[in-house]
Amino acid sequence: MSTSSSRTDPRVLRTRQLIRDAFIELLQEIELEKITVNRLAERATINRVTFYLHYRDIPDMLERMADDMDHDIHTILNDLKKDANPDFDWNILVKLLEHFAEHAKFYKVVLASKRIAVFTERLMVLMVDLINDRIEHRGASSPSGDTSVHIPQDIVTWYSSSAFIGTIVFWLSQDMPYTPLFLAKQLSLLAPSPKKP
Amino acid sequence: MSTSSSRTDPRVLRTRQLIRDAFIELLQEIELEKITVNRLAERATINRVTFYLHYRDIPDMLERMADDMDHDIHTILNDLKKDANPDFDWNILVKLLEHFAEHAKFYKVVLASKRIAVFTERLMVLMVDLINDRIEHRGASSPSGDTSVHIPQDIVTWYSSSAFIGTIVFWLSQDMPYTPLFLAKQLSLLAPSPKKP
DNA sequence: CAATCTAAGCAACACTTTGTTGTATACTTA
DNA sequence: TAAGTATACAACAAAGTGTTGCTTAGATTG
Repeated sequence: MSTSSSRTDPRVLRTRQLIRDAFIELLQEIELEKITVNRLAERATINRVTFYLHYRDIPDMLERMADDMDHDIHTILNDLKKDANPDFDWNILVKLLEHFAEHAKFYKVVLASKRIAVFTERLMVLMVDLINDRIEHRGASSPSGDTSVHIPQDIVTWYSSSAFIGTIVFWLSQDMPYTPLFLAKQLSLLAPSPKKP
Repeated sequence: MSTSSSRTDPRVLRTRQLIRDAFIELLQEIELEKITVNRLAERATINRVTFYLHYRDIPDMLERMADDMDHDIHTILNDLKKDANPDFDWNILVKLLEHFAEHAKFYKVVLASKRIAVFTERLMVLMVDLINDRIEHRGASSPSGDTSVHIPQDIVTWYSSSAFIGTIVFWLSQDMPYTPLFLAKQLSLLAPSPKKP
């Protein structure tokens, strides 16, 4: 996980990592609402004032962590795009699932267990964009086999985005009972690629 | 919305309604984390101590409100079941969407705008049960047209439940641009009924 | 109606949490 | 080594929490 970038004072990185680790630890033990700056600083073995040097408050900290998530995922997507990938959709899914699996401890608490809204919201924006892009590039959608009825595009996008993210959340909450590759295949089957006209 | 049952002191009902209304009002103005018992009592024009007569704390209040939601929806489902409905799936969807529309002001903040985890979780449990029941009663699913591949049942359930709830949430967040009847039809098209073997 | 019951208001309490400030220390980098 | 800055520490006012004892006002029952 990125936790921010290059040429930063190592003390800053160390402190942010301590805060992040402490936060994930606490989330496994108590509810988000019970996590105070006090407790967080204590667990992270930093001074409470130091927390305020980095974040305005706990909601602000969550936003920053969501920024990191956004950044990580965009990096993955951009890497795939610049390969001019022949099997685009398929690969994106596998790479995304592998990313979630790699950082499962983090995603499990913020997405699956505690369902912190900001993370789901960010993911939803990402997924909606992804699906709309795909539809643009590959023509009109006909998601349910060949039933050539017209379903408003926004509904199809809402439906698929929620389905994908929800499935990933369930998968994480159950400690990933399927491999990323297998789950990606099932998701592809459930939401077939739009067919070219 | 039920806000609890029969033979209760009208003062209790009045107070709970005041708290509920104040809560929805505040949610439209500020973030959930900023809603304190202080502010809530002030807005509800009740004494702060009175709040503690009804709820342990704010998370507890949310749980109780989620209980009410559960109760309301179960009532709707039970009413439909005892009619021995010939067009089961279809009608359930319409009735559910009508319920959300009727209490849109409430659902919009707790589900769509603030995404308070406990409400989504409860809804998800309801929806998973609903879908699993349907599958039991009507045989093996083949959700994506006729692709006769075997997708693990739990994945199909995860996928469909998330898709339904997510679509409803989007629909609410956009102030219901489609009628319940229309949206129910689109949802039925997207997730075709399982076919009898 | 009157008597009883109890919800809600009020004041006060010790305690925790929050943000902030000023100063000192320790680490980092040029 | 010297300058810059992140962190520690102590202290503060302000706000919020959860609880108690007492009083007031509304509801219910005989």
